[in-house]
Amino acid sequence: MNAPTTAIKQGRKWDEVLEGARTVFMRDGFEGASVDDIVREAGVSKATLYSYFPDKRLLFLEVAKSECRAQSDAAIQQVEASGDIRAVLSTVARRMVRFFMSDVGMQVYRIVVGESQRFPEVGREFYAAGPEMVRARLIGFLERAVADGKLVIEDIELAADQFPELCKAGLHMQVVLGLKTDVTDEEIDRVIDGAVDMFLCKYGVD
Amino acid sequence: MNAPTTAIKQGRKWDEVLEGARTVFMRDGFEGASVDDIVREAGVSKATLYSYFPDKRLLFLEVAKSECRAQSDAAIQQVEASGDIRAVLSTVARRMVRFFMSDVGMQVYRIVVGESQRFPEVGREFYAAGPEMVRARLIGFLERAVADGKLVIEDIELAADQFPELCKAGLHMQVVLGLKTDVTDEEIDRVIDGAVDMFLCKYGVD
DNA sequence: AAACAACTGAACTGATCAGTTTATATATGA
DNA sequence: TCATATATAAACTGATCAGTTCAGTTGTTT
Repeated sequence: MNAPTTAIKQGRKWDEVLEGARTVFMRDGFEGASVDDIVREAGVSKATLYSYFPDKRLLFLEVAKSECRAQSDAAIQQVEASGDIRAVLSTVARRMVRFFMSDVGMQVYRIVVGESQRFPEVGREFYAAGPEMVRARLIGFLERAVADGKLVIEDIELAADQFPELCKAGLHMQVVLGLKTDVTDEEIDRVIDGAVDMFLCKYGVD
Repeated sequence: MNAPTTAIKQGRKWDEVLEGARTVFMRDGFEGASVDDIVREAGVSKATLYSYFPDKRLLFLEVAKSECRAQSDAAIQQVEASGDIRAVLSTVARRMVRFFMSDVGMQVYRIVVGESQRFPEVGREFYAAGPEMVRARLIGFLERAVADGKLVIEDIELAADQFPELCKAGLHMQVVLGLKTDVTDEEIDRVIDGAVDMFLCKYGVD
């Protein structure tokens, strides 16, 4: 019953630290979160935290990356491209909206936008781990649909930028600014249906 | 040669304070800006600043509002709705893009997004002075176009949310995260043409 | 000149916070 | 059991910063 695992990561408290940091950063933002709050939340000593992470900024970067990866992994699961293109686009749209309108996704976005001025790598890593992954998948999907004759698109990259934008349609800004706290399923459906309608009107074959 | 003006605003240094605050907030963000920096920039004493504004947050709010008003005033100037609907939409799009992709517009957005968690009224006032104005104007414009038979739109509010979103199409996120510093006119043209194409494809009459 | 208002500079308060240090404790593994 | 790596609590440093206070100055009005 010996454990051949563990010890891959230096120290046993890595996960606790990251989880505590996640909680506090998501609750209070970057400036709002104090390192003392984080160690209290993580049930860990300050010295331990600083033995893992050289400073607060890099700790946050790690949290943002892991959070973003987890979210976008869920968003870009392969959809079986068979069947009605409208239905497939709807599914893709719904996953994307779930990705960037979730509480966590929103909060990461807020913090990253605020901090990417002072810390450019925060913006870069966030983009690479999140929006860029989704974009790449979307491009692949659209290319396949074009090859299958289901869509006609001259500028696929542009189309891949337009579709997620259409899926936000006012909602994203209102939520990010705190004007809207709960978005109903009806509102989401309305926006997504509108997005798919418009997208297919431009790029559909029938 | 006596001056019957002035004295409308309490004190002579109001404008200096606001201008200094604008400069420093735009350069350093909200947390990054210290009140001492602001009074130095404004050439004003700290006591004077605090005689006008009860605290830093309300000073920032004032700056954000005035900045936003100035920007959106420029964006929503009446366009003469006569002529080719495509040309008119292009003009509107270009003004909007100039609004939310300008250095100042971007920086206000970054700060407001970061602060609207802790200070909800910041988000509210920004939205009211900026995006909501543009949205209202756009709705009015679209209603007229529908009445004139130039467009066919079932859900005008949705359309008014979709159009600005289409005009961002990837660019906005990349700029806001600091991945792109200079956006060329070609990139903007490509996005705007794509937005107008798609919008007219869905809502145009021909 | 006298009265009044706005402004100034500078020092001060009180608090927060990132990051360090130290002496001590606990767990693991040979 | 003993050595080693890891963790801990708590105090401390050094710095920043919002907001206050105050004694004194400038400019304007009457």
